[in-house]
Amino acid sequence: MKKKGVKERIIETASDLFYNQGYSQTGINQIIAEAGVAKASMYQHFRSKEDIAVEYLVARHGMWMGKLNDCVSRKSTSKNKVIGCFDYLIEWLTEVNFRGCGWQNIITDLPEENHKIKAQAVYHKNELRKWIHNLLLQEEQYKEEEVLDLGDQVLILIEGAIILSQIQKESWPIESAKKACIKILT
Amino acid sequence: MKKKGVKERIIETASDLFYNQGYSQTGINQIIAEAGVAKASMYQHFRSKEDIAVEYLVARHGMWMGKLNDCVSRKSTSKNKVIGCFDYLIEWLTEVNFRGCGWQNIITDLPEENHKIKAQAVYHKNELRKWIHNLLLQEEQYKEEEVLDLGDQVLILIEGAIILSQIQKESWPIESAKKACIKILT
Amino acid sequence: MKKKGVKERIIETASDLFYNQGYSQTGINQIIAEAGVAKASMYQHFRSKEDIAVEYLVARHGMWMGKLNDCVSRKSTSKNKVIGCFDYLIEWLTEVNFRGCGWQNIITDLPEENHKIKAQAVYHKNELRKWIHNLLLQEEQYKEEEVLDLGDQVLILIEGAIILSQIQKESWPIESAKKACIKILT
Amino acid sequence: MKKKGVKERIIETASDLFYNQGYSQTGINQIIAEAGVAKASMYQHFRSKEDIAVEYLVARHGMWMGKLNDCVSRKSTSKNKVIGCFDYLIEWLTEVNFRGCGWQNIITDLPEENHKIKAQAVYHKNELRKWIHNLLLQEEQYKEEEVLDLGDQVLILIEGAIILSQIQKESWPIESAKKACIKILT
DNA sequence: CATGAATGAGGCTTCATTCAT
DNA sequence: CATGAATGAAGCCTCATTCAT
Repeated sequence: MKKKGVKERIIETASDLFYNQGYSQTGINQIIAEAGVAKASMYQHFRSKEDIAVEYLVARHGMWMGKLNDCVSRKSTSKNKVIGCFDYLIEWLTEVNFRGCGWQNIITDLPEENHKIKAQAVYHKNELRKWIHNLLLQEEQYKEEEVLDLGDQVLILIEGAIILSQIQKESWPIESAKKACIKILT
Repeated sequence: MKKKGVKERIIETASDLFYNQGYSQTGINQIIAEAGVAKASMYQHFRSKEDIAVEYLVARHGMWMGKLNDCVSRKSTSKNKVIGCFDYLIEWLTEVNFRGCGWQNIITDLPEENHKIKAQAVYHKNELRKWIHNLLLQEEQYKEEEVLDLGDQVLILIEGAIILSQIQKESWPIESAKKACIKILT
Repeated sequence: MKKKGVKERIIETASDLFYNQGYSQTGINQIIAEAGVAKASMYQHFRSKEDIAVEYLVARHGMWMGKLNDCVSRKSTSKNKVIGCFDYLIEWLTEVNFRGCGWQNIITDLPEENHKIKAQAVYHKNELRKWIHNLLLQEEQYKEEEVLDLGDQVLILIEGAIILSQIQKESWPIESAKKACIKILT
Repeated sequence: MKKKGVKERIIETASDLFYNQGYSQTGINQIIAEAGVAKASMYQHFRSKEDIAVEYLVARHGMWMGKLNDCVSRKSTSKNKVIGCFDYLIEWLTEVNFRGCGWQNIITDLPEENHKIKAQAVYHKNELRKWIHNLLLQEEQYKEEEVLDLGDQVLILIEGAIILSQIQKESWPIESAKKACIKILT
């Protein structure tokens, strides 16, 4: 059994803190303290706090999309997979006590300079968008030209459900979004 | 000609700064400097930075709802007023360069402690929710029991459109949300 | 008897440290520790470390020129006052163990950005230059057009004597410079 | 074609950086990065940063004295060679944009501990002093007992011209020093 | 009711050096 | 002989808040 590497420990600790207490609210001192790492060791692996955030978001993207895929894989049709997104949201957000979306949270109250972080958020949302479009494209029910529109509308419902459930600390926005999604995809 | 009161000046300055450069990114020193107020004078009127934020949100609520009302007042039917919300979003968010929603922005990257701020966000979104419900209730087209559902779905589209247009720095999410809204309200 | 002000204490402490152990070698932490002041208190009075250095140099300029004037005031003629500069150098540099010139020392190994500090060094040397020129102008022995030249040559001897005695930690360069000065002014 | 040795590369890189951006302003990380050397490899060759500085000064001494000799070799008499020093100063300092003397720069803002560096500065200045004395000894014009005095005075003019031109970022101090030198050597 | 001075805690980042491989 | 990871100490600066006047 080998001890986990420093870099790994930093990302894990930072991920936990960034997501759960916020990026601005998390200082490097806390990160290195909880990761059990010297400050300069941390800066050997990451040029800046922003760079840690980028790796946090990259790792989170893989994990999040993976879980989403797992969750909807049980569904029969592509259309049901898309609708199943909202089941995933319920599952996930309930578990994290409606802490919201890591990407939304980190960009909303961020100084202008952090371009790399903002780019990650855009990347993540674009990937999710493509993922939805691809699923809908497989449905013979929809004409190709309307798939883009439909997908975007679903994406907006997802985003709205996440942020509203975070504000309300309740799950009804996700249920509502699911209903709207079903209506839209009919 | 009377000089504006200290409290008033602080709220105005802080509102501008909190919204445009972020709550975490705005320090008390900048607020008092730009407001032309002594530090202890400020603490005479506000117990803490959070308290300033609360009053900022209260003031913003009045202004925001007012502008929303103004914008949709031109529309003929209640249904069209609801759909007109998205015209307001376009107008507003384009003007502020897709800076997003003041309430969303301030709560997403905030630690759990700031109860007063979070309460304001809940309050604002509930008022908006009620506003939408009231409009839909006036439409004979909808049964009373479905109005709640419809309203919530519209609210989610609004929230999603705001946050997604903020991430993308583009207006298409608002256009998409409007289309979805029209479909849902049919 | 009143306690000395914070700003005063900072300048005094910093002056001592900047001169005796070097600007780059002196950290803010040492300054505030020895001055017995909180870090933020220091930054209330000085925007940056460079600003402290500027005030140190300003204060030093007054003190240094004052002592120079005192020292040469005993001399009879203007010419002898100029030559007397080197007696001042001996007196002063012996006392400070040949620590050299505060202005020379601070600019030689300085990052490019510190414009305000560099400006102070230029200012000080220009004032000294004017001071020498004025003395020489009072001597009927010299034609007006040669005074500038003579003065500059004396200034160079002063600068050379200071830096060389600092390197050698000995006083002979000052004695040599004095001899050269006498020769030049003949 | 053989790759340059590690030690050689470090000295060359460090020399460039130490002289052009300052000793305190140059970190080991920058040195090894620009030299393309691993950190521990560097510490295999040099016990400390100070040791690198020493070898930088040693190398610089050879180069500097060489160029000085080259420059004055064109002059006819020994006396003219000495005066020619100031032509060298002009040539050199203009080229380096009045960056001053490597030895002066490194010792002025240095704490008392760095004995090895200070010793190198003393060594360099003594060698230059001897070099001047030797030249003057070859001139029959001067009595042996006055050569020491004359040489020291020239040395002081050189030092003063260098530091003053560095402060002023102008060449007139060197011109003035040359005039003084000519007068002194008459 | 208003003020500027003072503060402890913490912000992010870099330093020169050593260690295990 | 070479390497990258790891470190403790220190770098300069800003935070929200309180206190004495």
